[in-house]
Amino acid sequence: MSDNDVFLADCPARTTLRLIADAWSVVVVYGLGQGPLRYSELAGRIGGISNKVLTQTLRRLERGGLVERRPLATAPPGAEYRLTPLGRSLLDPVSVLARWAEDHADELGGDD
Amino acid sequence: MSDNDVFLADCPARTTLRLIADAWSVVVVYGLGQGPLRYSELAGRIGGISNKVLTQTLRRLERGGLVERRPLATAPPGAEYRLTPLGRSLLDPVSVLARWAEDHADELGGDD
DNA sequence: CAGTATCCTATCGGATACTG
DNA sequence: CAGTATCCGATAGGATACTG
Repeated sequence: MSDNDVFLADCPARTTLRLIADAWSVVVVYGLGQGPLRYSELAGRIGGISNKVLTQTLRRLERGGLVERRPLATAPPGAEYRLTPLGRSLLDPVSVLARWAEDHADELGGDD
Repeated sequence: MSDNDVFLADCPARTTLRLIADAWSVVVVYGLGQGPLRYSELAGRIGGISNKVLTQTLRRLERGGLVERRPLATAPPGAEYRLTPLGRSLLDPVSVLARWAEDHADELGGDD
């Protein structure tokens, strides 16, 4: 009864988990895993995400300190997103999850 | 551009991820990680989850093939939940995530 | 004990259109 | 290009009460 008290009650770990407990956060973090990307590059790489949701997700991750936004002084103007060190620390868990997801994608019933 | 095509577009991995992309699935799976539990034991261990949501989450995981429900022929009647082999395979990613969540809980801004 | 039933709110997520 | 604005529908999630 000692190594399983991580997600008990309202422990901080639960709050932390909630930051990424949605359909897109993990994907976005994973998408930024190889390095900084511009908004449109990120959108293109992810595919199937709406402007609204991508922006929303980025803002949430920004507030959480996982992602950093950098305006680019280019013409036309642009913006770049990158993982913070904290964000990069999430890359490991996310990769493990990604591997699991791809390895077992065929085994589960989505809409039985 | 080759090892990062896991979460691209509508790949199966994304569908898989969606099964557990909510606030409670991970917690429930984690909660069942040490072995089968009765409904009330599970609820007690998790804490702070409503009946409705716990049931909902268990049913979703059941449909996904991650959790198995076993009615108990006891008096008073009960039910037991356990991870399937597939569910147990999720335990690894989930544990990694749990460790990350507890390790970095203090570093992120929840409501800045 | 193990749920189900209701109700209600908040957030998620998609589509479309518009702007600095 | 990189968003914002708006509208809308679908879930998620919480509280409370009730049942086999």
